[in-house]
Amino acid sequence: MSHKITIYDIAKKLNITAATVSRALNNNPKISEKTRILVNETATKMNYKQNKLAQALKSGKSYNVGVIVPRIDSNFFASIIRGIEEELYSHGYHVIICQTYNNENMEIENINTLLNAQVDGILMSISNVSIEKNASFNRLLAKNIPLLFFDRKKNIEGVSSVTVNDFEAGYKATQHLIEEGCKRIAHLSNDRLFEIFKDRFLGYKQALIDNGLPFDESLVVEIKSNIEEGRKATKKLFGVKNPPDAIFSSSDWSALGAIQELKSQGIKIPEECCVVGFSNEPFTEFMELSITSIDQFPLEMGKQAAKVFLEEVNNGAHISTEKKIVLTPKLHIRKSSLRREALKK
Amino acid sequence: MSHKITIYDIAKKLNITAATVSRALNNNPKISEKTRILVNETATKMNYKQNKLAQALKSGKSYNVGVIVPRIDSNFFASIIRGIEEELYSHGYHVIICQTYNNENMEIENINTLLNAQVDGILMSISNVSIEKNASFNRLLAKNIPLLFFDRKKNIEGVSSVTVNDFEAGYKATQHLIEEGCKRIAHLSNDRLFEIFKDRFLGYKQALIDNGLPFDESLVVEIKSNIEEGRKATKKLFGVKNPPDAIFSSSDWSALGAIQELKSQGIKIPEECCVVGFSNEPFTEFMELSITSIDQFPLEMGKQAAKVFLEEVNNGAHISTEKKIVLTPKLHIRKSSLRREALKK
DNA sequence: TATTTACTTGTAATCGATTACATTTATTTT
DNA sequence: AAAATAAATGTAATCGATTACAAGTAAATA
Repeated sequence: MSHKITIYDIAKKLNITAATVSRALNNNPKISEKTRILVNETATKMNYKQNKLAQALKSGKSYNVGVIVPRIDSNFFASIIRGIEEELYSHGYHVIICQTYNNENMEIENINTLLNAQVDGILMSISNVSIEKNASFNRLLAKNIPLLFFDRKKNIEGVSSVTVNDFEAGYKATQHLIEEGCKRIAHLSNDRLFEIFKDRFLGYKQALIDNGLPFDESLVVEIKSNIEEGRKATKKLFGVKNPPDAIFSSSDWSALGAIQELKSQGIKIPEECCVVGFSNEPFTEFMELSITSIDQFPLEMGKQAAKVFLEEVNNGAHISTEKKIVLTPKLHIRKSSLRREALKK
Repeated sequence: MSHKITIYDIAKKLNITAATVSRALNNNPKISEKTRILVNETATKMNYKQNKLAQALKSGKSYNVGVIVPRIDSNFFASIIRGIEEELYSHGYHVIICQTYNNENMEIENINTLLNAQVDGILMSISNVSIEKNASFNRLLAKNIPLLFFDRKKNIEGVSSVTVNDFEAGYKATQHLIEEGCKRIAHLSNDRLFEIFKDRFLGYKQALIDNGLPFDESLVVEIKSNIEEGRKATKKLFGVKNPPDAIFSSSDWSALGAIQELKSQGIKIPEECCVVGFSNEPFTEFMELSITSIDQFPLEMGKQAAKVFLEEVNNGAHISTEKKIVLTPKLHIRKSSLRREALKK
């Protein structure tokens, strides 16, 4: 192992003290121009690299932030992470990504490990609705370490969040389906203890009411956001005498499952049943039967979250600066819901 | 900010020294049973958490490993990362994920930042074929910090790697297409300075030769691995009088682009043209026209990489233990290449 | 009882960088 | 030239945990 160069090595070589070297490297105005240049040149020559650990220990800042997401293998979360990274990069921060795989215990473990790793903040999308009752979570709050929610948030005093207007998204999607002539719109939801799923549902319901359509609880199904459950739920929905003529899904994956099931039953999309998904995953666009979906602008979401984090970390106390940023969703209309156009032909 | 509990706080409360506390917490056999239990109980009661930064500074180990990948929003890399995490988790290591977005400079920057962050090792899939000539890379090697390649590797003395047998994969895919009756098989490659793409190409070529088919250089195209380039390349390939009857793509994304182009030209898949992709991304399976693809077992790849890292980090010197682990790829045969079956109907 | 041996615990240095405070040197001001 | 001020550098403590070495205490042996 080649000896690691420290400020002491530089000091020895220049016959000065480590304190002077440290100050020179940090552009402390107390140091003379001459010394500063000399130290910096010598440091470069000796290939000196600052030991971040030592610096972190001294300053109490690790310049690491933890990001907790259910999983990274979706375009949605990957894009959020990219947004966070892009924004934090120039400020010297690193991102430690943790995945919960939707496991509630993993979430708690992740928070603990991140805290032990002395992260300067945690940006997360919750996987566990009951987390605020948890000890780890309280520890996090008590430490006054900036905490921030994106997408899947909880309403906790003093905790900022960046989300998309899920109510509006649900409303827009449903309104669009109604305009396409659909009268019995089913909704594939997910655990509505999560705000995002509750709000999408409420937007859906409100759009029905505003358009004078009846709200039928039996058309709302709570499932996990994956292909398989989307299939099964669709099968059930179409197993009764009065099936829906549209499906608004809270997830692109279950929307895909729905489409697979509809096709296997020979039900024509969008003529006999329209489908709208959620999140605008790339595949919704590239499928032969492209899928209408809601864009949540994940890149922007990540950037905004990072910006709020930077504000909070610089302000010190985040309690006083609770921010709730809400982005406006956009509906990308594609083949799976263009009913009128398809019926013309 | 609530005061952080340190071993000094515990020591003060118990009227002993920090050294004793440290030893007790680390189960040092020199400490009496009584003291050890007392210290541990007090630590729990006071909600003491070890400061990883201090420990890292002292021990020279950060218990962080850096993972550098082109990007995380593909199932392939996300699964590798999951494999790495699963394996390292129980050993107390954390993963810092860095993305290069296929930018060569980002790769160098990532290496530098990870080194500055004092990571204990770097596991990476290269984005830059000429990286070994780079200063950062040499610094990494000189420091004797475990370095490991997965998937996209370089042959560097003393550096272990975990890859899939890309030659075999290319061979299998091509052999399959030949068995399905294809005679003019095109190959969508990528920069063949990367071993993976060169090997896939060589496997493809060898299969042609072994089956007595002519190798036609004009049927091999080097493109980036995305939908758009797959489309364009396919358009070109079918713009001549003697078009191919199959496309073996080094990427699922360009395979998808190829399929889109073929469909838009009204060319029947697989009857008139078969398509085989690479990486077994989830969408290859769930498309209505499911895509034949190569499984590289990314989860296993990640696990193996992590295991080798653990070995190297425990051995200290990794120079002597260069390992080259090569996994066997598996071809998942799906509709896009089942030509014989389709022709029967 | 005196002495050796075995346990326990304490003292102080260390990892590398930062910084309040002290000291020295150079420059102005009177 | 003496005194006051400014500028540059040094000294030493600090962040929190670990550990070689020293030292103390209790148990075992002579």
